[in-house]
Amino acid sequence: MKKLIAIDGNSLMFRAYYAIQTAMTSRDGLPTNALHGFTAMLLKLIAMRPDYMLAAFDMHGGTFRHATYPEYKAGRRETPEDLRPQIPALQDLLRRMGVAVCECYKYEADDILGTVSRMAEEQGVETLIVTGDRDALQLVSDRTHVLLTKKGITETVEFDEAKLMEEHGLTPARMIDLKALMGDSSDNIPGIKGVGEKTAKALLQKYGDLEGVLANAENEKGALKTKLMNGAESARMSYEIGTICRRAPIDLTLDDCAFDISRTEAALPLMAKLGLKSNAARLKALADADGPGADAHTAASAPSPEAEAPTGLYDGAPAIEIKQTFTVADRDALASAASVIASEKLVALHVDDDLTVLTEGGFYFIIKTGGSLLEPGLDPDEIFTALAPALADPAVRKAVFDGKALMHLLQSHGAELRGLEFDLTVADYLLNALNPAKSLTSLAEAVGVAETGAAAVMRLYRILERELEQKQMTVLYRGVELPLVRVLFDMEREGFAVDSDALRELGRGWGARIDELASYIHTLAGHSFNILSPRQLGAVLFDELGLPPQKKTKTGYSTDSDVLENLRPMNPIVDAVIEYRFLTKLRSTFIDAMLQKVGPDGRIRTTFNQNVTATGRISSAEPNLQNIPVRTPQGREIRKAFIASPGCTLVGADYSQIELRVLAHLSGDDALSSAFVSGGDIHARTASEVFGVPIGEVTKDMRSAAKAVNFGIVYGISEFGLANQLGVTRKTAGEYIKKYLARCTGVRDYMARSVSLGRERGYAVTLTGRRRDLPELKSGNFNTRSFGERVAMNMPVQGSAADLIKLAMVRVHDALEREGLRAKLVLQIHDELIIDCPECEKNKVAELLHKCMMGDPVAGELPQTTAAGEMLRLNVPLVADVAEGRSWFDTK
DNA sequence: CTATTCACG
DNA sequence: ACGTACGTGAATAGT
Repeated sequence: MKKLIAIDGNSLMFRAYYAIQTAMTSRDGLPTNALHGFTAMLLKLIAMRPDYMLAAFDMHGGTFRHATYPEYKAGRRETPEDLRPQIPALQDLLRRMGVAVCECYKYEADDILGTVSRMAEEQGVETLIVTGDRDALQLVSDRTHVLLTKKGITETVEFDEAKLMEEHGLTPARMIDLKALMGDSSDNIPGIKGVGEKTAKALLQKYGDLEGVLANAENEKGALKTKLMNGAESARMSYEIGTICRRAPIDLTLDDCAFDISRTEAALPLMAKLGLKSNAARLKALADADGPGADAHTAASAPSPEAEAPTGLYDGAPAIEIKQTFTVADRDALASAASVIASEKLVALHVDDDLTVLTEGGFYFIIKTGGSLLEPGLDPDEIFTALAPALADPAVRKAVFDGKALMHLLQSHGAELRGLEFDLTVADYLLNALNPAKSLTSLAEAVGVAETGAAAVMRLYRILERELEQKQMTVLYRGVELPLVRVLFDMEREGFAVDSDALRELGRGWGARIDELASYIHTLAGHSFNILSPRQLGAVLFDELGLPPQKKTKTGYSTDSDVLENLRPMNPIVDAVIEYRFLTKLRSTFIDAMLQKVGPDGRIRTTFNQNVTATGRISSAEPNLQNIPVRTPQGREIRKAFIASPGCTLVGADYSQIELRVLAHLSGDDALSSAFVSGGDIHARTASEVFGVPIGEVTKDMRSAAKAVNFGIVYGISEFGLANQLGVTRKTAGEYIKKYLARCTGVRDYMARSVSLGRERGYAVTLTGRRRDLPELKSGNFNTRSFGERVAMNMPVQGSAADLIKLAMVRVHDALEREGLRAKLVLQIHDELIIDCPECEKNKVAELLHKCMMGDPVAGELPQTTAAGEMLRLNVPLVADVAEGRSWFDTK
């Protein structure tokens, strides 16, 4: 089938412009930053070998949409001065390349794309629409896909109908209804005020389409009902405006868009003149490779055995020798590849456009996937089904780039990955926590490996494995980090059950209060404004009401909670603002956003990142389940919506004062250690030491000051930080620290030792040998250097605590599996673990969890687990408190 | 995309 | 002389 690539020229230029903000000009002074970005993207598209190519542009002057809605796109910013002249230059360049350029009076680029893709569909031609504008998603069909640019233009995502369903739960046509309901601020399309993305999606799921939603407005309750009734007209208008026209009056046929790569040569002189030399060279290479009889792009993607390894830091790991390469593009070849792979002891595998597999014996399989509309190949389901036995066999060891991602991918095709021998992302993270590689390509480049795909994986495996050994991190890697990949995958897959109704109910209650506060604030201010805008709020508080500014930010007055707290007694508006911010924060972040993430099975799934933090902690994202409120009573209510599965209960346990205990261990400080040995309230004990009073006479204020000191000690204390936190003078804070360190000389010495060791070695290190580089210690800048010193003190503490709980997770996970228990680990929050546990197992699981966290022996553990446990044995007692209940609220 | 703010350990 | 506590992620406004 023939292929058309249709580009939204304005959208891509805009994105390229913002993505590349370095000043660049051609010889005659024309800015070229956007042209650089655009042509780079264009090359990628040309490499897909389209039969037709078109770039659509907006035309100046109003559009037909302004006739119905004069406010359309009102308030949109001007095209920046230095972008404007680049557009005609680009159009000129495109024409010379033989890419059709199209503008249409009164219509927008979107409408041209809609029209051309319709024409293509009617003529049996496939279309790939390339744009940064999500509106184009309404055009998706079985023959038309949308390639959406992300992060400027560096990343792209291809949307087909399935992907759209997965991402938004909607068919392409319903994307218009979605926008009609929620509106779009950048186009100034109103939608229905107060209906956001999640409400709109929920309504569409329920009632089918916009008219269904409007017809059923009566069935909704309360505020939503009113909004829907009053907003119907606005929504219908938005629908009309938001619909892309597929019959724009363009005087251009599909044949006019015919594209011939050999004719792009005509554009080379202009490209040179514009200073796009390297892109010109790449274009020429691309066109030459496409010459008669050449099959260069297949050959180019295969690894070249003769390519000599560049001399890198790592020698001794020889280049990978490939005995034979097989391109697998049909069922028979796939079946024989699968049988070879299943009989191997070790394979490296990698998935990007194609799946590549390298066996230890030197057989290299390039398995062509049919993932993209423009690249034919085998169906992924078919590939993974054929390989499933080998993939699931733990005796066939696998070296991969990103094990957890691969497990998810395989799972979505009904396969499973067992026998993870090596995960490059995790190894790279241990070797270089501050700057872990984002892709196999970037890792290969950083290490100086010339191979691609699975061959690169195999080579990097050997190199990084040796590097871990040299840096004495094998136990950490084999005993903790590598097995943790599976643990985190299982947790992500399992998800956490959520009571959506309870969450919605909570949001409704807060909504009423939020509205009340807003009108009160606007009344006191004398006019309406956006309370959540620091700039507008600053203007009201400090310019109009004359309150005294406390702090400044780069852009104006600071209005953060410290500032508002100080202003509190001066004007009743401040209290209302504080509460307004608090409640809107809770609602938008923890109710609205969370509800959107609840899956069809009523469970919410996070992604645990194993390679982002500098200290070794895990992080959680999309959604972040490690920052669900707990410190305020209202916020804590949210935890009531995080519940156990049917027939289950939540068993949770958290370490008590883990970081201070780690500090006691690392420093060997007598006072701190004996405080933990004898038990009791550590902050009160600290207060008694620092203030020199008997423990019974410690006041609340003394205790909270001591608590802040303890935190400060863990963070790498400074007078200023402590003073700021406590609201006392620098001098007073200094006194506290002095007293503390005079009492705890072990801690004092530890701090000094950490910094000097950090300077000597260039890195800080945890109990398991995890490292963090400390380049800041060499800085000539006082602030930077001081930061480095605090990091040198803090990292071993925070990082060793991370080591401890990570090992506990591996131990619990494996023990549950070994014992055949159905309980599942579902969440980790730095010092806390949550298990979703069948009622009948809860006693056993609670005991197991406790043992694993405490480092107590558990039967049947692997030697590498035990070895890691040895490194993490503290000489102060660990305490983990276990609790159980129906919801997360109850596990405290 | 950056800045500000604020949720957690 | 300099001016932050350590580690994260997300929502919102505004460029």
